[in-house]
Amino acid sequence: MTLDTVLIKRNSNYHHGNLRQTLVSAATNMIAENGIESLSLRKLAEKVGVSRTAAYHYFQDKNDLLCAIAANGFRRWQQSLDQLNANQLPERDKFEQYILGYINFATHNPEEYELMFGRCIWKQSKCTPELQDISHTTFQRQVEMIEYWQSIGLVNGDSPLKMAQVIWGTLHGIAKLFIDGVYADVGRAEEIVISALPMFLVSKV
Amino acid sequence: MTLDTVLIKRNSNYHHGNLRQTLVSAATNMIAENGIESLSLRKLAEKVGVSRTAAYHYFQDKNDLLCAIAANGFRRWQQSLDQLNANQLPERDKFEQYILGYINFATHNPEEYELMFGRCIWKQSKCTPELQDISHTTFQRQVEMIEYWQSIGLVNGDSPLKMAQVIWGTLHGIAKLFIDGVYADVGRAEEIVISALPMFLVSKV
DNA sequence: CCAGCATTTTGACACTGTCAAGATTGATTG
DNA sequence: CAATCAATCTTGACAGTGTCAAAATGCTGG
Repeated sequence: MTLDTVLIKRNSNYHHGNLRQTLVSAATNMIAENGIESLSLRKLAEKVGVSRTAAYHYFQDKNDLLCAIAANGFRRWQQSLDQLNANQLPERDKFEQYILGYINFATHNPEEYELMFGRCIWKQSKCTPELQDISHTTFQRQVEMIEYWQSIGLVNGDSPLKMAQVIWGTLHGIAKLFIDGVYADVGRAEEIVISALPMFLVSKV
Repeated sequence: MTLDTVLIKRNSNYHHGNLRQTLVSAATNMIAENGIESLSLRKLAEKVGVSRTAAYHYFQDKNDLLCAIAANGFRRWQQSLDQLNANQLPERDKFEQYILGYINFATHNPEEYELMFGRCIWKQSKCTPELQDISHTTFQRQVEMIEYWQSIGLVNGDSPLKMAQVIWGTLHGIAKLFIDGVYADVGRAEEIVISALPMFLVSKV
């Protein structure tokens, strides 16, 4: 590790080049591997081969860095949504894919998901403008998708907005119960979310 | 504060009497006021008027203390369930009261709720036997309630267990989205959870 | 070549959880 | 009643954390 670090510093000594991005991706990896709470700026700095406070030139805060990671997560999730909408499936299947996609994104990137939707950033609401922005448009977009499926007669409920919030709540809740280990077996997340599907759909009697 | 502290120490000098319970309730208050992450054992000790490491005689860990707080939360929630079951309401209203009770408990005791159902304790699963025990029986009990409502023909879904998990997931998710500030206006939690109600009920067509 | 600027480092501070060793006390014996 | 003992609490210490202020370094345009 130390040898590695030295080599990196030798190649691009002092001025790192693209430290900001390097920090974000290294931090993302560390979080994915060992959890959010195990991320310290000092360990991160050491891993990247840079001094303890180097990150402060690019990020105001530790929180600021976390926001950047979360923003990346939203970008990835938006790409998933793009991909889904590009598909030429029947709308019912699209809806199912959306739900499965959500739960899979959450369970496969639990720490990033926690950052995106969890208390860590939103609670004391020290939320970067960048994150505020992308998260808001993502939320908006999801609501619009649900509203569309409702206007098609696929999804039920009286108020479209409220139904969107309930559906999101359900997905979020199931995801978090699995992620946080309250529901033990993460492998069953898909199964359970599928069993929730009929609840949302207009019954075709 | 210092004067207070001194007086308390004078009255029951050195040996505190019931330090354990005092610590738990003081910690519960501090958490309720300023959030989980703002609780430090040192500030807690100072507030109680005792030295930094006094708590270590009653709790193995900080985590151990948090587990005790969470266990208390489960006891309170169980009492709510008792109270609900004691009522002589029609089952449909009981179910509604259950759902409203859940969301209100969560939104009125957000930090305690986070401790009870959140990652903080369950994730790295350093969970006290005591907490393991009471939480398990609480979970069990909720499942039984849902199963009963399902056997009555009130609640729908194929597998009782799965439906219980879905319903809990929905409540948990909506609660958390409000608590964590993703949904801004906590006052609307009841409203939204009520709009989710028909989803769960067998349609009386 | 040098001045200025962006970038990175060093030093320092207050705060945290926790361990090991010592001090204090109420209770239990002889 | 006095001495011992175990429960209880305190002091000292250590490594780790985020973050600020000031210094050091290296690139770049004049």
